[in-house]
Amino acid sequence: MIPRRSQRTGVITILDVARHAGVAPSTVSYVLSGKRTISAGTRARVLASIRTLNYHPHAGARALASNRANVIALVLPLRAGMHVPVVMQFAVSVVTTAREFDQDVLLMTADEGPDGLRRMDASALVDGLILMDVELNDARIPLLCELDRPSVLIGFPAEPDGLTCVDLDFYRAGQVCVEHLARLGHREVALIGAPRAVYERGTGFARRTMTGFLDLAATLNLAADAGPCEEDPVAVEQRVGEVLARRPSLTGLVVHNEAVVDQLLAALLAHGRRVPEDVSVVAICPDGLALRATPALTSVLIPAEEVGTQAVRLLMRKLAGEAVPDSSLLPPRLTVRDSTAAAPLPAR
Amino acid sequence: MIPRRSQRTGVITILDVARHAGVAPSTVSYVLSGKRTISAGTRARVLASIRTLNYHPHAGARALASNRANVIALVLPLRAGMHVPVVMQFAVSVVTTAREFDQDVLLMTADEGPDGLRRMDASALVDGLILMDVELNDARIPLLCELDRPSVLIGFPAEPDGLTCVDLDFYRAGQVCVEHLARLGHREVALIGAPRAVYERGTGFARRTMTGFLDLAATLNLAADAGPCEEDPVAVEQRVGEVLARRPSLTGLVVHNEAVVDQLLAALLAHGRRVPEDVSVVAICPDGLALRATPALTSVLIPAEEVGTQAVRLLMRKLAGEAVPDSSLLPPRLTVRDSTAAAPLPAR
DNA sequence: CGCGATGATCGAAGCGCTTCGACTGCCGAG
DNA sequence: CTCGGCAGTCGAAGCGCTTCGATCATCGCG
Repeated sequence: MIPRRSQRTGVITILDVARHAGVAPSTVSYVLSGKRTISAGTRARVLASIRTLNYHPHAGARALASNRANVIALVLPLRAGMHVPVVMQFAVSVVTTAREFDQDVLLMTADEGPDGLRRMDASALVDGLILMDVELNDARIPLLCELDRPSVLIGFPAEPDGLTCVDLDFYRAGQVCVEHLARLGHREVALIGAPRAVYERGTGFARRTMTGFLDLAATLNLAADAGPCEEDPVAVEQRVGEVLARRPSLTGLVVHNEAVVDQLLAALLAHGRRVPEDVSVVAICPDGLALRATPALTSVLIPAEEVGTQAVRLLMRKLAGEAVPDSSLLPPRLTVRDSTAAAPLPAR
Repeated sequence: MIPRRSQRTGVITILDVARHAGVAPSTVSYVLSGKRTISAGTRARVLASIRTLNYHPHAGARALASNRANVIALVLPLRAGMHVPVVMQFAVSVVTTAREFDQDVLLMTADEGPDGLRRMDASALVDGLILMDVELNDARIPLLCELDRPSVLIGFPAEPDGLTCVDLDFYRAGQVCVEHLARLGHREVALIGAPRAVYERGTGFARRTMTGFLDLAATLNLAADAGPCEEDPVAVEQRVGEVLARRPSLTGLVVHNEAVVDQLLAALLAHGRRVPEDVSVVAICPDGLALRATPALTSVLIPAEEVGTQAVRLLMRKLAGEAVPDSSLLPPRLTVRDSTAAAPLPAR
C-alpha cells in the first residue's frame, strides 16, 4: 500500500540495505556496530550493499535509538587578547581527532552563556564537551558539574578537582625559560606577557607561566621582572623602553605573547640591543612563529595539536565509561635556536 | 508495567510536559512550533510547564520526526596563507546569527574532503551548509550541486551560476583604494597582496582585488604594480625594497594582507619613507587592525560580521523554500584615517 | 544418540518527537 | 432550531535506528 521509500526521495535507510543484502535490518545494524558476532560472509555482503547503495545512517535516528549523538561540543569563547591562530590550532586538532573517532564537532562560542551548556545537555545534541580558554575561576565550571555529560577542559581552573584537564605545563614552561637563560649566565631577566586583560580575567596559563618564571628566578637569585604587554607596536616599544630603563643591564627576555614577537625584536633593535649578542630572547609560542622570526627564536613550543588530540582521546574514554586521570600536564620542550647566547660580560 | 520515565534518569520528555500541563503531547508540540492555533490559556500553561520542568526537546527525536536537524555545517578549510583571525570573525558571526534562528553549527575542516560533504548530506546531520574560503575553481562545488541540501558560499567561485554567494565586493574594493589615491593626486601606486600561495590556489577575493586595482589604475592612467607578499618580516622588507627600487617615485600603496600591515609600515620607515608625507597607505583589513597601526590606516573594512550574518540569513531563507538572489556583493566602504594625504609635489 | 552450549540471525518493541486526520463544542447563518 | 464551519485539542501513526529476547541450526561431549 504505502510505498517503502520515504517521501524524501533517494534517502537510503537501513531497510533498503537489509533488503539489498537479503538480511534483517538488525543484522545490518550489528554489522555496523560490531556488537554481535556476524559471520564473515554475511558481513561482507552487507558491507557491499552499504557501499553500492552509499548508505549513511540517519544521525537523528541513531541518536534517538542509541542515546549517543556522536557529536561533541567545542566550547570556544573568543575573548579579547587571546591569540586566535593558536586557538584555531587547538580547534582544528580537536576536529581532526574527533573524526578519527567518528565524531562530529559542534561549535559553540561563549555568547550563549550557561544556558547554552544546559541546552546542549538537555537536548542530547552532543555526548560530551571540550572547553577551551578556561579561566581560573570559570563560570562554566559549577554548571558543568551539574550536567552529567563528560567533559574535558583545555587549560586549568583554580580548582581542577574532579575535572579532567589537559594543557601544556605552563608553570614548568616559565621555569624552563629561566633555567635556559640562567645556564647561559644571564643574571637579570624579564617576562613580557600577554595583554593585561588576559591576566585580569584570571586566565590560568598566563598566570602560571609568570609564576613559574618568577619562582625559579627567585630560587636562582636572578633579578626578574614580569608584566603584561598590549598588542600594538607602540605599546610594545614603550614596554621595552620601560623594562630597559628599570634594568639597564638586563640580558635575558622571555616573551609569552604571540602577537608581539616580531614587534619586540624590532623594539630591541630600536633600543640598540642586538639579539642575541646583547639580549637573549626566549619565546613561548608555536614553532612556526619562532622559525619565521629573525633571528629564529629559541622557544618553548605550545603543543596545540597534541593538546587537542589528547583532549578528544580523554573525552572518548570518559564516554566509554573508563576512568581517566584528572589532569594531564604536557611537559614543555625548549628548542634552542639563534636568539639566545651566553650572557655578555658585564660592562665595567 | 514499564515505568514511564526512561532509563536515563531525569530526562524530561514531551510526555512529561504534557502530563504536567494536562494536555496531549501533540498540543505541546504545537505550542512549540506554532503550526496550529492554540488558545492563549493552554499555551501559557504549557509554556509554564516547560519552564518549570526545564524541558528541552531531544534533538535527535526532533530531527527524525521532522526531517530538520536545526544544525548547519560551517565548512572551514584552513589553508596556508589565510589570515586566521579574520576567518574566525566570519565563523563567530555565523554561529551567533545561527543561534538567533535556533540553529547550531557543526564545524568541518577541509581534511575530510568530498566524502565529508557527502556524509553530512546522507546522514541528515545538518540541514544546510555554509562554505568558506571558496576558490575560483573549488573542488567542493560540483559535489555541492549533487546534494540537495541548500548551501551558501562565502566568497565567489569562477562560475557562481546557480550558487548563492556572499562576499565583500573585492573588485570594487580594489578600485575604491585606487580612486582614493588618485583623488589625492597620486600617480604611481602599488598593491602589496596576500602570500603567493593564496593567488596560486585561485582564491577569488585576492585576485579580484588585484584586478579591480589594476583595472582602475589603467583607466585613470596611473602607473601601477601589484604582487603577492609573504608574511615574514624579511620578505616584507625585501618586497618593499623591490617596489621602491622599481618605482622610486611611488607615492601610493595599497596593502591587502592583514599579517604584514605593521611590518609594511616599519619597512617603509626603514626605507626613509614617511607615512603619509612621502607615501600614502590604504589597507584592506578589519577596522581593529587599521586603528591599532601607527599612523591609523585609511582602510576598506572587511565586513566579516555582516557577511557571516548575511550568509546565515540566506541559508535560512533557502531552507524555508524561498528564492534568494544568487549573489550578494557588499559594497566596500573606505574610511579615511591618518595614513593617506595629498601626493607630495614631484621632486624637480 | 541425545542434549546443552554456542554462533548466527531475525522480529518486534521502543527511543521522543511531529503531523495528520478526527473529534468536540460553540457560534452564526439560514 | 438546525447545521455547516471553525477554533482548539487529542490520538495514533510513523520517522530510521538500536537492542533485547527468541529462534534455529550446528556442534562437541558424555
